[in-house]
Amino acid sequence: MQLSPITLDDVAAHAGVSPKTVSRVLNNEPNVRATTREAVLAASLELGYRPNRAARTLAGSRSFLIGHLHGRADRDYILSANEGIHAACFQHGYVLLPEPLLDPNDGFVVRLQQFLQTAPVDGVILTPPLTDHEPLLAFLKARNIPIVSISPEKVRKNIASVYIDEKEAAKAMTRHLMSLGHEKIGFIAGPDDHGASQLRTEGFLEVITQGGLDVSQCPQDKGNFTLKSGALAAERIFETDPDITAIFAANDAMAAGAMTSAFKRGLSVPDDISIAGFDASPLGEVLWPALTTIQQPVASMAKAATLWLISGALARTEDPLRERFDFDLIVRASTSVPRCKRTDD
Amino acid sequence: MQLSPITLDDVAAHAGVSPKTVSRVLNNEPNVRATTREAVLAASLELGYRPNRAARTLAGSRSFLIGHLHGRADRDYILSANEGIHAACFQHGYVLLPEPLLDPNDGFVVRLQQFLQTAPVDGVILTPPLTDHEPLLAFLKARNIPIVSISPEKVRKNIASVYIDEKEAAKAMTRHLMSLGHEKIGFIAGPDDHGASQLRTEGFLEVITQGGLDVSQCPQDKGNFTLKSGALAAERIFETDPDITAIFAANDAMAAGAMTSAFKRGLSVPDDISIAGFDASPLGEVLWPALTTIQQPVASMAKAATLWLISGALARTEDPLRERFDFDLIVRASTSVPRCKRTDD
DNA sequence: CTGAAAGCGCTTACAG
DNA sequence: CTGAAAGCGCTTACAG
Repeated sequence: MQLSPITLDDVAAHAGVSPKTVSRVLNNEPNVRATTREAVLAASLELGYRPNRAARTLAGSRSFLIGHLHGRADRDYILSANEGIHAACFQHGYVLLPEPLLDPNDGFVVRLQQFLQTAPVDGVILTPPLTDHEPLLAFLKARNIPIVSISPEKVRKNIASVYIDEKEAAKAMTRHLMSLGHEKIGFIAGPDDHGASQLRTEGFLEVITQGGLDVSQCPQDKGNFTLKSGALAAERIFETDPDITAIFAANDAMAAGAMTSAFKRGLSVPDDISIAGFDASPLGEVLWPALTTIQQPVASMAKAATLWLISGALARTEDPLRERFDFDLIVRASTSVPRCKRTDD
Repeated sequence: MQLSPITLDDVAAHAGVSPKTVSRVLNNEPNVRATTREAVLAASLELGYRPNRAARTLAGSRSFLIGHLHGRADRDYILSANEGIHAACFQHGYVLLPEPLLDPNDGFVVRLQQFLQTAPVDGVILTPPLTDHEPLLAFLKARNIPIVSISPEKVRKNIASVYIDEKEAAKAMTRHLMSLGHEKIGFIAGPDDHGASQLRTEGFLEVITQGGLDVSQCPQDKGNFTLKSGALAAERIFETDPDITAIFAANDAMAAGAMTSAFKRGLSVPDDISIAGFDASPLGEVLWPALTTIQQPVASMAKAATLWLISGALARTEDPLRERFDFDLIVRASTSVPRCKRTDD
């Protein structure tokens, strides 16, 4: 409804040039005299001109549509990515189309094909786990659709991506706990087949080793990223090493589980035991005490990725673009100086 | 990229009719002989024809775009709604455009205006809290944009909506607890200014009263839908009424808080105390024990709402459409027969 | 019940 | 550096 009534021809007439020249200015094409360009821009602004997307698409080869293909991931993660993509699109007259591809076995590619037919996107953003779905990548590559992956598990030489340094983040969290004075720190790792999970474990081990802690005093256990698995792992740790003063879990859900187990044993957090997570999930924010965690700037990463797509930067380079983003260590109430190191009691 | 190469003219030639006739069939217009219609459909199917959205939009008055305007709501709720809208759109060659309108004070309407300029949607789905944002509703009404609201807090005579019976749902949960044998049930209400919250309280009270329970044995407290507020309310309840055997919280976050408080008191769930929530949030699913709760079929509701928009059903009726959906009582591990009523121990 | 013509608002390919 | 013509793939308004 309510299409913008001002057309390119109106702008042309108002600026005293041909429609083609207006088109050139709008699309940042070369070969326009500076004064002409300014006149067109002024006329466009004055009339409040908004290009008609349907007309541009029909006449040209761009759709001004960006797809966000996502699987069955953390829903908060998906929405944060959408936010960043949307922001970039909004600025440039593009439109975000989120496309759920939930079941890889069930007509996955046929669905995508149908999607592309009604929505011929100019590029797609991929979030995990779709970032590592080989048939999907092959399909998109075959159709020459520009791709940017957010935090792919595996680095690929032919696909642009944005990411954070997972290992460095785990190291930062471990250092945070050590700086508080913790010397007996338990670690709950994630599943082995998860790329980031491994890096987090490596980061933890590296810091406690180099920091001179007694590794035998730092029990390690493992979960599968669920709250329950974290609770069970923490129970085992409390059983074998009742004197630990901190637990670092490789994601927030497991940290929440560890917190539950601590409560069940009558331990208070953080007075008796500090607990730290990873991911900055909304769960960690509502916990009480709120969870100390690592935050990935998902929205910023998604926005940057989308800007690559929109600007055509992707097409202009040979080797795929890659950009590392800084994580944030978010210190909340679940971690503190261990009781034995406290001066005030 | 990769536009469908088969055009309406191809179909017309293949079926031996004029392009206009193909257009009639595609748009379900009247005045086409049945045999002609079939021939066109057959040709269309055989050639694998897909109408070009940009061309239809440019020539006609529809954009085949459906907007989902959402505020700063539960992110899982937003994504569930997106799912349902997407499903309806996908079936009918429409496209879903989620549009976050997060800050009502910050250029809210200007943003919407800009959105509508680059994406002239054929209709919008509204989810809370936008369902009750008066300036927004007025703006949309003024532009004649079809609207369907999902679970608005207030019923409006001039806006179509889908909803569940909140009071009936609270009654079902209360009955569930009573049927297990609980007689001393605590209730944690939500904030007063929240329409649904009031109805849930009413439902609870109605059932315990009519069910013949001693209301003085059923302590009521109040929170603001956060985990922490639920934990604090539960603590107060445990303090004043240590012999209650169940707590029903008006949403899942507060129920999770109540569970935390139970753990801190050394109570086990559900052996010592049953805990029930409302909303079927993902949080309740990952809790351990998992939370008994009420589920609103958000995706189905959103899909039905979108179908109204797409089918034009909205435009064909005088009084706005309304449809009530059935909720689900999801019984999980957090509720059971109270210890005193158990036969097996 | 069916069709020929014009046009939606842009970009493409070409000419100058 | 600039422009006139044609056309993208549909629907509208009209004629028969």
